[in-house]
Amino acid sequence: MTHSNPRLEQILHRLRERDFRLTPQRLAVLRILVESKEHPTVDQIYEQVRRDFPMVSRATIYKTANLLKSLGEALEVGVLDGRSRYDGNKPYPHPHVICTRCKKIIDFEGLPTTDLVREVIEKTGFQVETHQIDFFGTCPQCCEAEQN
Amino acid sequence: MTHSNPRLEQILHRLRERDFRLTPQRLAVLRILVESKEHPTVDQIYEQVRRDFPMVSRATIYKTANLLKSLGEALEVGVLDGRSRYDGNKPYPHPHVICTRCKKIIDFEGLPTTDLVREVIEKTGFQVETHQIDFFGTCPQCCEAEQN
DNA sequence: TTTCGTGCAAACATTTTGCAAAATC
DNA sequence: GATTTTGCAAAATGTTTGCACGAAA
Repeated sequence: MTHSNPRLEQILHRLRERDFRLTPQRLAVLRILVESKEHPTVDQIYEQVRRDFPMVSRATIYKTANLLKSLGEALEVGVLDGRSRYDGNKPYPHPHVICTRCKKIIDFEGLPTTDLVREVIEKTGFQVETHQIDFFGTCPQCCEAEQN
Repeated sequence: MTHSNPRLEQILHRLRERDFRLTPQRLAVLRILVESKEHPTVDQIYEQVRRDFPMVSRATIYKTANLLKSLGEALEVGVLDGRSRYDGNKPYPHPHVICTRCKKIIDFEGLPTTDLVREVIEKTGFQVETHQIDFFGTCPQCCEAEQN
């Protein structure tokens, strides 16, 4: 048995609280979502879960991802490439920096997002619930690769 | 004949420059993109163009939108609702504030995006090419409506 | 007259849905 | 045992593509 992850425990607790059932497939998806930093697509999660559960279907992955999103326990990240990516590590919104060449997505904590949100609320009167801040470009490794 | 729009003229100039042809359908799409502030979806553009050109097809709208995007003359805005929206007013990236209730999307200029981009470049080494900064929530009008 | 753009239909890709069987609680 | 979840297939949605015809330069 792998060692436990506090974030995973937290989600499991929330699920039990609301009388959602814990199936092996669901647990597998949860593990991937909380453990991976790669903001995986549904298909990537599917392929990984399939190693342990060859009969799993994509529908299950979609349903689990949507459940977690609706519970506020996973974040959907849109990268304008026609497929959704999910982040179960940090269920709060945070900026990403995305390499359009190698498709790598990294979290970027170094921005005063709280201040930005406050600014928007003050100036627009919106009741801001979430946000998405993403920067697109070429990562240092790919920049170098392009020189060749 | 409606009065001319400098932004439209600019795009027309760029098209001519690169030997793209000016068809009535294309012009209609261009007009809508530069004149509307609503960040319309392909379908919304299609319905509007169809009033003047009943035989127009969605493919033409898609092709025109993609052409403009590739020329850097229109911005694709992803709102995580599974369809793309386009902005031909300001071809440079800028923050949006989006009402998740009435789907309104407004531009928001009041953020130091240049500084944010510089910060990201400095701290990540990425060659940042574009960005997407969007805030989601409820607009003042919809907030009020929810009280009832 | 040459080349490009349009419109149609088919193809694709992603996500959602309905439902019977299986699993959880 | 009651109810939820799964897996499958079909459907729904959004977007792209191939191609013949028509239009722009």
